Amino acid sequence: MPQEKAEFLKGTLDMLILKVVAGGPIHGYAISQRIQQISKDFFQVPQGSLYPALHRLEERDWLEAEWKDTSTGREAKFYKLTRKGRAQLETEMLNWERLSDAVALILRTAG
Amino acid sequence: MPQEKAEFLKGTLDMLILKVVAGGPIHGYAISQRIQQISKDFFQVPQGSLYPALHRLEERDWLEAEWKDTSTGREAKFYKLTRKGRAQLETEMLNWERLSDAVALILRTAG
DNA sequence: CGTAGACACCTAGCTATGCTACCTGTCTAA
DNA sequence: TTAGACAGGTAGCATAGCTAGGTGTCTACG
Repeated sequence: MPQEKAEFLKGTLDMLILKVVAGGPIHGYAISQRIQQISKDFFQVPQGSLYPALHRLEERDWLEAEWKDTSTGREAKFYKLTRKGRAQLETEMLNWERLSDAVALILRTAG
Repeated sequence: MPQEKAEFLKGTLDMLILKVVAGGPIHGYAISQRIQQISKDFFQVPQGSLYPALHRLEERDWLEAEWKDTSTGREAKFYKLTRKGRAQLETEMLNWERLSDAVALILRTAG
């Protein structure tokens, strides 16, 4: 049996997270819910993808974290975009546009 | 110095190859040229990505290979789609459509 | 009361992918 | 005769995303 893999988020996760965080400070768990909700359940970010992603984004100085209380009084790590992060988001969105255009071109033209 | 990576083809390579091969028997080197050409130079499939991809597609029985002469008389390995390969292409195209729709939704809605 | 399930965080370890950097050999054109 | 296109290939690396596990709190329900 070769391989039962999901692999939904093909290199788009970082961009999606950055985009959601661009909406204002938000904690990790809520980010994944928001991605799932907006995408109408297409994306279901597993926690094993989410948290490592958040950590690498933080390490690259694209996100900043701070522990704060949620509305329900519990503690959670709230992320916000850094200036570098905002620039990175711009770049990634542009790249994504170009990539999907190029793919669309091939899917329409080739074959 | 972190890392100077290119990473243009984010999980799309298999689909692009299948799509190009769907146009009729074609050899590896020509596949990469065709992808580059149709995408207006956006994609430049390195050989170190191309050949391993072809081999795994063949191993999954999505492609079939046969050595034949090119128009210039040289030998080359011509690939064509198997029935499974054609089905796989359908699936991947559908998935891609859904993926890019979901991403577009988030890029428009979030933030 | 106690327990299931949501909330919120995390890590280890695996696999697959795409990349750089190499290698072989032929043919054509400068 | 030599550079560069053509045509095939491999080794080894980094990374991303996944599964599967873990911690602990709070709420709701039987």
